[in-house]
This record gives sequence, C-alpha cells and structure tokens, in this order.
Amino acid sequence: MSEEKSLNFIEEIIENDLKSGKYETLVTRFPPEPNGYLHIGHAKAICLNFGLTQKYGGYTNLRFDDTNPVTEKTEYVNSQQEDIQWLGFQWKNELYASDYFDQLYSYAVQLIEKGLAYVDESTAEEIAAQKGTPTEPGTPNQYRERSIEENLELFTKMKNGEFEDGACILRAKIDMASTNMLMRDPIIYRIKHAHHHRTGDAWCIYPMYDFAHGQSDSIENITHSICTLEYVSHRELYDWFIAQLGIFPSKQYEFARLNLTYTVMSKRKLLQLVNEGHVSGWDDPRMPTVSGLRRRGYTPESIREFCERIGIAKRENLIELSLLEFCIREDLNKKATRAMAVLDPIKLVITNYEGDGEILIGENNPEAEDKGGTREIPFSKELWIEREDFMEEPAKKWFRLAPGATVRLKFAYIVKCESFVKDADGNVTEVHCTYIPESKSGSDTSGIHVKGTIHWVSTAHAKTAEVRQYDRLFSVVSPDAEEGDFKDYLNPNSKEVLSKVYIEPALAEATLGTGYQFIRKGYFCLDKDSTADHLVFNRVVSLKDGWKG
RNA sequence: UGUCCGAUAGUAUAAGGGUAGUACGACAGUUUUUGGUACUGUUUGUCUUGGUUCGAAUCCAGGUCGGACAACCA
Repeated sequence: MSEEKSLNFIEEIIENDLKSGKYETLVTRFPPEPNGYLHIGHAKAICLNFGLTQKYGGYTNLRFDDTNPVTEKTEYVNSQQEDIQWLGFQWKNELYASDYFDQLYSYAVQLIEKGLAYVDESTAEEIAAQKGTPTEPGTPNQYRERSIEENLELFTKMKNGEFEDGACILRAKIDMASTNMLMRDPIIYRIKHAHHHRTGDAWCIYPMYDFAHGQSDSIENITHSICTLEYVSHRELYDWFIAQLGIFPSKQYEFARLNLTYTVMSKRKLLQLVNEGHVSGWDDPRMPTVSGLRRRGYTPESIREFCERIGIAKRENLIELSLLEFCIREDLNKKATRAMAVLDPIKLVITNYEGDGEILIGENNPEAEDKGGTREIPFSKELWIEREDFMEEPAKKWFRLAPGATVRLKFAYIVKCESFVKDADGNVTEVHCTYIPESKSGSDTSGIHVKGTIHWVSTAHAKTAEVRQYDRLFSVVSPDAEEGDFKDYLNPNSKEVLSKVYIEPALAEATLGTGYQFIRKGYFCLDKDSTADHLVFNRVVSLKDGWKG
C-alpha cells in the first residue's frame, strides 16, 4: 500500500483485484474511434490506461473501435498513433474491432440460436416509437417472435447483401420494458453497404458499439475496461452480452471526462471549427487537440503532468485553463533557452556609447541544472526595446524607463533616460539614454542598484521574425453551457500576428520542437510554417506578470 | 412522471467512523541583473434535513441541485 500518495478509485479497485488474486496481470486498452484527432480529453484517458499498467505491470492495447465505416479513415488511425507515441506511451498490441468481425458475427449467430436475437424489419421510426420513453415501457412487435430458423436465414441474407441499407436490423431480445432504455432490445447489427477502411467491401453488415466493445475487450482479456461516465448505462448491456456468450468477463469502470475552461472538447464541435474555417486545422495552436497543443509548444511531459494533477474521479468537472498553463510554464522554465526578442519596438540610443563590435555573454538558462551554457549577444549604440518599457509619465512603483529613470539592460549596462522623441502623432519613437561604463553585467563596480531590468536587441544585429500570439479560443468559460450556438462565443482576438519582431541573432538558429523563453515575455516555439528566411514563432504561454500597473 | 450516476475552499482532488489536508488560483512578503523562477505566509470548504454513534465529509433515510439515458453514432 502506498502511503505517499492517495489512490484514485480505479487504482483502489485494481489493487484490490490484484491483491485478492482475481487477476494476475492487469490488461487495459485505449479504444478510440478513428474518426477524428485526439484531444486533451483523450490524453487523460491515455495517461490513465497506460499509466495504470506502467504502475501495476501488465500491458495496454491500442484498439481502434472501427465499427462504423462511414466515419472512419486511415488518416485518423495514423494521427492517433502519432499522438499517443508523442505523449510517450507505447501499446502492446495494435488491434481493431474490425479484426473481430468474423468472431462477432458468430457471436450474433449464437445469440440467435439461443433465441436471444431477432431480425426486425421495422423502419427506424417504428423502432423508435416502439421503444417507449424513459417513463413508459416499450412495446414488442411481431418480428420479436420469429422462429430461430427464420432469424438465422434472414441474418445470413443480411450478411450476404440481399437487403438494402435500413431494410432490417438484428436486435438482441432482452426486455422491452426495462427501465434502462438500452436494454429494450438494442440493435446489434445494421446493414451498411459502405467501404470500410480496413475490411474493404468484405462486409455489408456492421456491429453496433454495444455489440463490439465488450466482446472485443473480452477477446483481448482486458481486465479493466475504463471509459467515461456517459457509458454507465451501457454497462448493464456490456455485462449481459458477456454473460449470454459465456466469454471472458471484462469489467467496465467509468470516470468523469475532462472539461476545460474556454474551450470545447467534443469531436463534433472541433470538426465544425475546422470545417468552417474558424481555425486553420486540427493542429491549429488554439485547438485542444494533442496535435494543436504540440504545435502550440506544449511538451509531452507538461501534458502528462497536467493529467496527473487533474485526478480521476466520478464527478463532473471543469478544469481551469490556468492549470494547463502552469504545467507548461513549470516544464519550460527548466528547459527553455532564454533569448531576447522585442515584440513592439521603439529605439533606444545610448548617446555616450562609442563602442564598436562589443560582444556580451549571456547565460542560456539560469534555472537549468547546467545553466544551459552561454551565448554571444552583440551590443551597440542603438537598440530596440519594448514600447511598454518606457512611460513618459511613470506610474507609481514603475521600475522601467521614464525620463530621468535608470534601468539595467539585461546582460549589459545600466542606462539613464535623458530624453525622448515623439512623432507627429505623439507616439514615442526614440528614447535617448546615457550609460554607465563601469556597470557592465558581471563586472559591475558602479555601486548603483536599479529596480528594473529590460530586454533589448541591437538594431544593427537584429534578425526579424513573425510572432503569433494566441489567447483562449472562446471568450466564455464554458461555451457548451451558453445559450445558442457555441460558435457565437468564439474569442475574436484569439490570434494576434506580429509580422515584424526583432530577435537576437542566436534565435535565428531556433529549431522545431524546442521551447524558448523570450525573456520577460513568455515561452515561444518555432512554428512549422517557418522557413530559413521567414521565421515564425508561436507563443506557447506568457510569463506570469507580476506588474499590476 | 422513471432509472442510473454524482455533490468537500474560486477550480480540481484527498481524508473510507476519530485533527478536514494537498495542488492550482488569488493576496502579501523575502530573494533575484527576467515585475519570471525559488522560498515564506495569508485566504476561503464538507448541498440540506433528520437518524445511528461517545464521535459522521464518511453509515442510513428523505429532500435539493447537477449530469446521463428514448442515434440503424461511438
């Protein structure tokens, strides 16, 4: 029993099952339908399923739940595999529900032979009407009493393609009056003359989720089949099929799915954002998809840490985006190389500086264990500095530049603001300073202490880049819960493009997949749109800003 | 009107009959050549009404509130 950390309810069940000898080996599975891209909610399930077998031994299968040929594509199979591996997990077996189509078919035949399934020729509307409502029982129809022989014959014809789509279906014969709507003779096979991404045209009947999932779990000897809360009412059916077929009794356990503030999580809605062009694609850095987060600059470690922190429970939850941001800041703080970039430039002229070709040395990461090494930073008389680092009339507790104020230029000298220049519109365009030669960083003998340090880039040496700054996709905490269309609540300012940002020369060597901290501004990463002569950076997340001006 | 699930600080998550704790957030302070980081402190909570008990967040009963369930989707 681990005393250090408390167990979630699933871990408790597993520890009990292992301790009691109910199972020797833990087997879990991650079962996505390949009909879209994986999102952070899937990441929670991935971390849970794979994390459990890492912790307790055993293994986890990746099983694609591909029982609906019209929505599924190989493109999605590939992206989902890539995302799982990127998150840092490796499945034991790559499997498909479609691997079991023959077996599933024979299970259906067994049910018919036991008088527990029948072919129903009612229309979809009739079936819905006969189903009753949650408060009124359903009513059986005439097809329910067909003979086993007739059912066998009709089901064979269904399989052989002798019927059109929708002409009939195979239903389990359970209880039309059950309080659980799912037990009112659920449909288990339907006709779809559709091309399947793996079985091609071999089949024209396909099992429904409820007739495929539990049996697939059972075939794979899954001990703990973990899914989200909306499947609670399916559990009765899940157990029923396993009991009637007398196969390995996998057990289903449900946990609450992840909801994140300021975003939506359903595949349907994410697909809509993509299709209607509200975002650039599934991997738009604003999307809560794994590929979007990856492009945004999130690390696998940060996402795993997030999934660890949110916990596993059965109550509905809405996790604050700030926790995700905390996780990536925490990770990148240790990893990201520091560099200077000026996003909104004005010029700073050091009137008494006459140096030429001075090179300063900067530490790459004071938070890394090895400090990340150092780099060379060219300095000169004219620099770009951030517009927001100068205030003509300083606020109280203002530590940055203002007329007469002193400030340190990061890695360089202390300067004093002597004057400034405005354009015709009244915007400050230049700040003129004098510097203190003996205040050089690392060998400061000036004895002067300043409260503020600002970043800068030498105008003569600056490279340029495009910077894309992202904000929350929606302007309301819970777009799903609002009145009307969720898209009405899109944040119109979720993406801001800065086309000409000045960066220090070292940043021109930035590589894809690496996090950088633009000192005092935030964490950034190179975007895949970057080319050698047009660098593009994404802002992963800003730094926490202690300035409450 | 039914069945099932759930309810602990702002948000999550522990405590499984015996001190309501932790994290994020917020606020304050210390350190700091990033108003970052780090460190310290403060803040706020058991849905409700009864019952069992020496003792209830925990067990029981009723209520309230929230969620799920009537796709030939998964």
